[in-house]
Amino acid sequence: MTGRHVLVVEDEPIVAEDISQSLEEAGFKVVGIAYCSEEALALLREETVDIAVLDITLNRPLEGIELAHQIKEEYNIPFIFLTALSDQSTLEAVKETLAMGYLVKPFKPADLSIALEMALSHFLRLRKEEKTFPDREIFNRDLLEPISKREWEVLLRLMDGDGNKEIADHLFVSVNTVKTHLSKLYMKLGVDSRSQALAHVNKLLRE
Amino acid sequence: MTGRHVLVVEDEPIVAEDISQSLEEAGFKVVGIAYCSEEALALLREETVDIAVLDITLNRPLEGIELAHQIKEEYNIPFIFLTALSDQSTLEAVKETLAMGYLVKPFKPADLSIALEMALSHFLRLRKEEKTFPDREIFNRDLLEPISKREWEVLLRLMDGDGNKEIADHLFVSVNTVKTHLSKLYMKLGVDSRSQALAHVNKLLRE
DNA sequence: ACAAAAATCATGCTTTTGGGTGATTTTTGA
DNA sequence: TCAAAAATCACCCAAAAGCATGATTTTTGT
Repeated sequence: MTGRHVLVVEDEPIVAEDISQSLEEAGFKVVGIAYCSEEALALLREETVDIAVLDITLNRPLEGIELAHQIKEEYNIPFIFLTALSDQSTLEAVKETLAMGYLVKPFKPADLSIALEMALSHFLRLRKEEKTFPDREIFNRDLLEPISKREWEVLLRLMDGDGNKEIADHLFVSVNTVKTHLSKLYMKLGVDSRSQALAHVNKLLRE
Repeated sequence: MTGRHVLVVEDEPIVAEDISQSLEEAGFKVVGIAYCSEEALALLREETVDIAVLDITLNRPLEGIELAHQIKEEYNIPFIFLTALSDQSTLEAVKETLAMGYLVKPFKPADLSIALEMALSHFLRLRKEEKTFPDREIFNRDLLEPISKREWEVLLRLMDGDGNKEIADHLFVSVNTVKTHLSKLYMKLGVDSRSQALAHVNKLLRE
């Protein structure tokens, strides 16, 4: 957990400096300080950022919230909020951003670095659990013989519930070819029917 | 988010009282105060608890950490830590418990209630995303006509990749009966083949 | 108690799958 | 460039799945 890259977004230079310094002391690497949303987004484009620290009130009230939504959508990195506000409506807005943390000013330097570490820890755990994708490489790791490119395409359509005819049409090959690929697939997956193949891959995807 | 049931585990009576009072003021319902792990577990057995607030140092150092693991395993409710400790090794131990929050003493009452709200919010979101279940009730919510008990059993075996014959054997009915159930299932699910049914349910389970 | 819903089963027929075998053409990597 | 791997296709046959139709028995809810 050493040297994580942090982006600090805070419109008051003195506070920003203060935060950055304590973060550096705690072993984080501050890759940039942004004083408004635009600067933050610019830095995100240029730098590798692991986590962002956002002030809610920038030039406009709640500007930080909007920024958070953008970061969530475009970069999918975790962030925590720093703010003097702690009313219920702000809190609700914060929750909606799916923030990984929320610190109310004033706070101790230790609070901040701990909050960051917890946030990163949670976020990484979440990301690990997601693994939504069907990815051939990852798939192959569990198999004796690797699935070939074409076989993979067949498998993807299989997972959509397509029949052999449909698969053949989509891949511009004959039904016979599809059958051949399927036979090999079944062998490689260690199953012996379409249904078992589906059950098997869907189990893999869910565990 | 009103009146969530909180369990406070803190060995210093004065602090415990203090915490409880601020929680009540913030709109939470403190269902009990435990001064050690045993009392905490006893209260968990008897009361409905939505979230727990744990002191790390109870009678023994790190007793709170152990308690957290137990709570995680047996009750699967979220918890946050309160502590004076903030060294790296403690923090690592805390991370391992998958705690939803961590507050370093001294803290303001507002910090506590906010931490609780954030923790609950995160936890509920996580729980919602998990939905590991194949649960008929939840399943039926997305369908025009509900799946009957027997049809559900057939579906479960289908999802294991069983063939009609196997399903029939397991349910002690004839293959014809299985076919009938399957026909109805396909209709209710809005699909028209085994593969499509599998693709459909597995998509439901993953989203 | 009684009607509706669910569960059971059969029969006949068509379509889809899967297995086996063999062959030709591309692609790829060393 | 040359052998190995991958991709393509065909044909036949058996098994499984799906469709339609109709019928009987249980279960269930009011």
